[in-house]
Formats: sequence, structure tokens, C-alpha cells
Amino acid sequence: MTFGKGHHLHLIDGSAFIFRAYHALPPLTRKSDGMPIGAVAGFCNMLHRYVEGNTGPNAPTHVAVIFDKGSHTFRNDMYDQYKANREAMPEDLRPQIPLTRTATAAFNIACKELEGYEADDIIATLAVQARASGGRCTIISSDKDLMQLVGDGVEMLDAMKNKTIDRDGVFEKFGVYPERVVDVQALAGDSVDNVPGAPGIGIKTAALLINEFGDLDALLERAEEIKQPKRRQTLIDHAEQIRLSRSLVLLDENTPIDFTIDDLEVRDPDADQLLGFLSEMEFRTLSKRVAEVLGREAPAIPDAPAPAVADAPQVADVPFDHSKYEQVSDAEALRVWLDRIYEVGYVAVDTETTGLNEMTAELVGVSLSVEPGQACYIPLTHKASRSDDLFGSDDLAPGQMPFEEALQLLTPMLEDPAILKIGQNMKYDGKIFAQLGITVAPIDDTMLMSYAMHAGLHGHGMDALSERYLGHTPLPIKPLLGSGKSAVTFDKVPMEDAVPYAAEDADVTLRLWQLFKPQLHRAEVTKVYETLERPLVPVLAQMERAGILVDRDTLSRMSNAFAQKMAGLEADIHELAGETFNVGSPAQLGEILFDKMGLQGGKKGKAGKYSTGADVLEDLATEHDLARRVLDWRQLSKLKSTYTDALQDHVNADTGRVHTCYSIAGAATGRLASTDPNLQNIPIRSEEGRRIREAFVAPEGKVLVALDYSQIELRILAHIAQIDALKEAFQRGDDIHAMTASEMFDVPMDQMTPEIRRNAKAINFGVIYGISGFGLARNLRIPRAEAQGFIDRYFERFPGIRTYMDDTKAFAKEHGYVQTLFGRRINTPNIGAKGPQAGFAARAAINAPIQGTAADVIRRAMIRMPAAIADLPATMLLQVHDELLFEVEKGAEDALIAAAREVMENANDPVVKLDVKLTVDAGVGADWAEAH
DNA sequence: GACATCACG
DNA sequence: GACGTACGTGATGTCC
Repeated sequence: MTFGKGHHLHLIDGSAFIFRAYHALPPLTRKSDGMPIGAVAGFCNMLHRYVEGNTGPNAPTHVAVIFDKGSHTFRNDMYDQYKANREAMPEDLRPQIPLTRTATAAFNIACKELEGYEADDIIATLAVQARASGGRCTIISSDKDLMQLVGDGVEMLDAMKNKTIDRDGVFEKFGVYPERVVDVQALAGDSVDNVPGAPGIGIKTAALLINEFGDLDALLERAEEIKQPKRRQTLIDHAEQIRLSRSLVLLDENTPIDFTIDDLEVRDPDADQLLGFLSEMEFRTLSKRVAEVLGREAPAIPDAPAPAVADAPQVADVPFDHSKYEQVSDAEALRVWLDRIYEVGYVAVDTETTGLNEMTAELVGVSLSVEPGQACYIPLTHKASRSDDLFGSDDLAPGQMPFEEALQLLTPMLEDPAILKIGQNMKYDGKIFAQLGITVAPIDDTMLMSYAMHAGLHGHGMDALSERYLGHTPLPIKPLLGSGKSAVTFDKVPMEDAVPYAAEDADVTLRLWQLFKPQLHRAEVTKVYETLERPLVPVLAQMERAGILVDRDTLSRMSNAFAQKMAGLEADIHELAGETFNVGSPAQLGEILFDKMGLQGGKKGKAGKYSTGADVLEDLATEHDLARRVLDWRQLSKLKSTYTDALQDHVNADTGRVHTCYSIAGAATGRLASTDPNLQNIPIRSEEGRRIREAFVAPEGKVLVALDYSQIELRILAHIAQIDALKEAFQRGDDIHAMTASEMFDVPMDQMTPEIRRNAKAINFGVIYGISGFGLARNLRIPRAEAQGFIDRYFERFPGIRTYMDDTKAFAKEHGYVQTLFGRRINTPNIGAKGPQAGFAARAAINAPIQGTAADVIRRAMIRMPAAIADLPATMLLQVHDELLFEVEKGAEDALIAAAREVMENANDPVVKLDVKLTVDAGVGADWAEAH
């Protein structure tokens, strides 16, 4: 049968099938030998579903699955950077590639590939031949590179969405019809394939230009006629690069294939061959389905719960049974556990303590687990319960081994480099052990594993993870400790309650670890976890334990001064209001201002209360003294309650210092968060607030050194969005906001006014946040139309920003997450939502790669810092997002600055190359105000 | 415990 | 064409 009119050729993009299958399924392995087969399983499922769906008038008469072959193609000879930033194929996928060919053959479908060519080229060759023969051709793929082939009998089918893409569909995507797609692609480039294109030009602009000039050649020839000066210059400067890009995206329709379409005729599967393959792979479910269709008996697969098409990740099939947990009361029993730990080489560890503050909490007991369902608790300092003893007893409860003896047995294991200690938030347990002189290493941390995979989806506390991923709700702590005034510490919990609670935590941790470990790999965040999360644990533990010296007297004096001023203001406010009321109550203030005094200002909020935020009061303050006084009072109230009062309570009794706690997995973007107290929001913007930093001091003989990245987020934006003008300005060391202003408003740098610069600065920040006309208008207190005008001009002058924003949103929509330059994944589950939620999600998605990359950079610096300053009499104390604060002996400050700056300015090396250099400013002083 | 407010990057 | 909007955090006070 010669292919021609009335015939229908299906071409399946096999590599895309494999990729989708791999990422859609958990890391399944063949039960009998542990070979990874997840991608093959998914691939077979997709093929099966495809075959079953082929009925009716659209059924193909000819079909082939086309694969890529080898990583080097003729395009690499044209351009050595082609696809150069592609990540290497995951280790557990590589061995599955040949099996996908075998699978295709087992389905009795033609399977084609050609050395030195991409699948797309073979598809192009066949599609063009099919068209020439007068037949139809459907390309089963959603790859936009194939869209240039659509039309005149050729169409595309997105198998996952079951959506057909015809000429109009292509126009929707590219703004041009298929014959001009390569022109648009040549201009827009492609960051995934590393096709350069024209810098700053995205699909939208490219389509605009092509439609105006007809085609790419005409456009390049008549580039002088382009109205926008920047765009004109870009096209003139990069003409060669654009032509190269076109030849990269242009598919080869004349690949030297050694077969014809006639060889691709649809064939019925050979039942024996297909079922044989499926049973060899141990795909039980699929075998059954296929056998049913073929009217055959399902092949017997040796009893193994190999989940061919498992929908849910595999969780250890062991039920939670609290009665199985063991109380370890003597050395003999503990040795049995240690033997088991040495046998397997890892152990889940959890500590119970007298509190949540690691600096003051004391160890009460340790739990261990090496196998799901099996865990023990080693109580150490539980008190005897004597209900008649009102004063509390120091007597130890029975059934506990001596504290020292237990530690002597545990310490070698905890410090043994050959034994992996697994914890949920190991920073906590590590610090508890560190108090006792025990250095726990090496470690794994299930909280951080979850964070690497699930940031943005949910919290990473143990209870949440257990419920979500193990389907098990751990015993709550509340009933054991009580709450409020009657709350007790864990050492008062009776043994029969303590053992199941404590041991269960180790059990849960171990199960989560077993579940997460392979998933990390699957989600491609192993590197993030291993280089950005886990190594930070000991670094932060050291910083938190070091703490910073705070001068309580200074704070106390400030508190008193604030109190006096506040009293004066309060009296004024009451007099101006004509009655006394609680100034600290926004509700009461709102009534006074808007009801009693009749000022303008609308209701807001669900409670129907007036809004009395600073921006509202600021507007009123020009006319009403009351508003101004309230603003002043509020500022003082904030400084006093949150800082000068509260900080005094955080001074540790033993060390005389303040020890914050950093959460590594708190912020979705990769930033740290600081709590108890938060030392990342100590005032600086107002002069009065700034003075609070004078209370953060260096001890006698030492000084504080602060190093902070200069404009790190804008630099990263310039790099990611490829804004040449911004990059160059940074390289020159220009005032970046003034440069932006000059560029936008056509004002020469030497005639810049603070007003214009201020506008540009607000826009620069706005861009990082996912700018909107409304938001900018509010920030600058200008009409919305004017703000929109600024933004339009900004996009015009820096077109790369638009492209970045559009590309990022599109990526988030397609994948459900965005990434930093270092591969950190930030999930964006709401990106597809309807309504205002979508706006929030989109702006967060735009911001996350920028904020997250900056966070990654300083994390890398912090991880390298201990080694870099090991020989200096210096300690790293605090991190404030783009700043690191050190304490150093007088005389060594210059050496510290040199060493730390070196680490910080090169923190991106060698993983990420930045087009913009990072620079770090340094300051030295006796206190934090002076050092910053 | 929800909400409003305000401190930081 | 209208919708409502700057990104990321944590701590405090009021009020129910």
C-alpha cells in the first residue's frame, strides 16, 4: 500500500513521552532486581492509552514513534552552545532509555531514530513527505519547535490535553502562522534550548516585527526603519546571531532516513511479544489491562507488589502500633539497638527536652528507629511522679539508665562518620547534643528534604508531613504537657505516655526519610538539598549558639525615654480628641477620626472597621494634628514593645547574649526567617529606631563587622532578564536608580534630580515584586495613569523585563513551580487559580526566582564561611537576607573583611556564572549602628 | 485565634 | 471591561 490520499500518518514524539512519563511517576523499581523502571512503566501506559484511543475516522493508517539519538547533532556543529545548559540526564533514567525502544517494538509500532539528528528533524522529513503524497499527518507532541510544520494536512495533537493544534492554534501561540514561526523563534530565542535570539525580544515583540515587515530577511534588511531606537540597535547589532538562531530552530526536512512512510503501516500487536515484555518488566496492572484487550489470560507475574502504574508513592506497609515501641532502661538493651544501627548504617534520632528554646532546654530522653514500626525511647531525666509533693521532686523516675552511661554509649554512634543520623529539624537536636559537647554528624533532615521538594505547597513540620505523606496523625503533645499555667515540661510526663509519643516521632521520621530520599532525586532537587539546605544546619547552629551581645541598660534607658514621650503624646491625643480612649486600639481610633470628627476615609476589612494604617493617617496628618500625634505614638509604641522591652527578655541568663533561632524551611523562596526574637527586622529606616542598633554591641576587645551585598536582587534581575543596559551600569559601578531614571525619562545623569531618581527607584523595586500600575501608584502616591505610563516606558526601554515576566508566568503555569538559578524549586500551586488569587500567584512567581536566587547566593556564602575564616579570631553571628554580621577581635577586622568579602562576592561560583559581578560593602564599629 | 499594624530585606 | 494588587517575613496589641 503506497501512502497517499486517504491515508493518515501519526508521528509520536517519543522523547517527550519518556520525559513526561519519568516526571509524572514516583521512582518505581522492578521488584525482582531493583532496576529503575518508572519511566518505562509510564511510557508503556501512554502507548497503551494511545493505541486504545485510536478508533474512528481519525485512526491512523501509518504510525511511528520517533526518538532523539545521541546528544551531539548537526546543530552543535553550527553553535557549540546549543542546548548547552541542559541538565544531564538523571542517573535512574539513563538505563531506561533502551527499554523504551524495546517497549515500542513490543507494541509492534515502528520505532525510528537517526544518529546526529533530533527527533524533530525526522518528524519534519516525514511530515513533509506525507503532505507531498496528499495524505494527512498528525504529530503527537506539544513541542513548539514542531509548530513550523503545521498546515496543509499536517496538524499537532497534545496527547495530555487532547488538544489539536492547527494553523490558528499556532497563530495563538506565536502571533504568526506556521511559515513564519521560525522567524519569530529566531528573534525571541529559547532559553531552554539555549538559542540566543535577539536580547530583550520575546515572542510578542518578535511577532509584531515580523508581521510589520513580512519576514525575517526583510526585517533584518530594513532594520533601520524600526521606530524604537533600542530595538532598532538590537536588531542591527545582533543580525548574525539572529540568523544563526533561525538556522538552529529551522527543522531539517531532508534527513537521510533509510525507510519510507510505507514501512510505517499500522500493525496489530503480537500478543505473545507484548505480554512477554510487560511481564518481564513486572507491570502487573498494565499486563492485566492489555491481556483483557487482546482476549488473553494475564501472564502470571511472581508475587511481588511491583506497582506498575502506582498512583501514590509507596509508603512502608507497616501499620503504626504504639505497643511495639520499646522503653530502653539499661545498657544491655541500648547495646542491642546500637548493634542494629551499625548493621544498617543509619538511624532516625529524636530528642525530648524541657523546652523549645535550644539554649535553655535540657535533654530528657532520646528515641531511635532503624525500621518502620520499630522504635525505642531512652528516658534519661524523667522525674518521679509524686502527686503529694507540691514542691516538685528531684527524684528520678524508675526505669531509666544513668545519664552519663547512656551518653557514653550514644556519643560514639552520634559522632561516627559512618552512621547517618536522620532527624526532623536536626538543627534542634544537634544543638541539644552540642550543649553536651556532642557533635552530631553526618545528618539527613526530613524537614529540609520536604522543603527542597515542597516549598510553597505546605509547611514542613512533622505532624503535617506525617499526615500528608504517611496518612498517619502522630500523637499530639498537648494532652501530655497540658497548656497555660498548668503546663508541665516533658520530664514530668509519665513513662507510659512518654514512650509511645517519643518513639513514634523517631518512627515517623524514619518512614518520611525512606519515602523522601528517592523522591528528592525524582524532583531534581537532590543538589539543592545537599548543597543549599543540609550544610547550612551546622552553620546556623553555630551562629545561634554564639548569639550577639546586647546591652540591656541601653535598652532599658530607651524604654523609659519612649514611655515618657508616649505619655505626653497620649495626653495630647486625648485632648485633641476631646475624650480619653485607647490609642492602641485601631477600632476606637477609627471611630474618633471618622465618626466623631467626620473625616474622609472609607471602611475596610471584613469586620467593617475603619482602616487607620500609616498610609491613611499620613494623608490626614497634613491637616490634623491628631493623626500626626498618633503616628508618632505608634512609632514609639512599636519600638518600645517589640524592641526595647522585648529584647531585654531575650537576653540569655548564662551567656548575657541574645540567641535568635533561624528557620531554614520557613520562607518559600529560600530565605531564612528569624524568630524568638526576630533579629532580621531590627529598625534602621527611622533615626529613632536606628538607635536601637546601638544596643547590639561587641564585647571588650572586639568589634562588629557588617558586610552586605549591594543591590543583589537588581543585579540578579539584570542577569536573569538579560537587561544589557542594567548589566553595563552595574559593571561600570553607576548609581543604578539614577541610570534607570536617566534611561526612562531622558534626563542626562548630571542633571538628575532626587525626585526623578526616587521614581525610578520605586519602579526598580516594583519590577522585582511583579509590578502593577495600581501598586506603583499607591507607593509613589501618584495617579494610576501616570504610574502606568512609567511602567510602559520602563518595559519599552528594558524589554527583557517583559519577556522575563511573561516567560516566568508561562513556566509556572506549565510546571506548577518556578526555579532559582541554582535549581531551588518554589511551587506555585495557585498560579492557575481564577480571580484575584491568580494575580497574587503571578507576582509571587515573578518575584520568587529573584528573591530565591539572592537567598541561594548568601546561603552558599554562609556555608563556605566557617572554613574561610577558620584562622581568624572571628565569629559569624547574624544573617539579615543580604547582610552578614561578624564579631572579630580588634586588629583582625581588615583580614576578616577581605576573607569574608572574597567568599560573598564569589558565592555563585562555580555553579552559576553571573553576567553581573556581586559587590559587598563593609562596615566596622563598636555597635551594629556604627558597623552597618 | 483572627485581625490590624508595622519593623526589616 | 472589571476585578483588586506591589514580593518575602515575625511580633505585638486589641478584641471576641
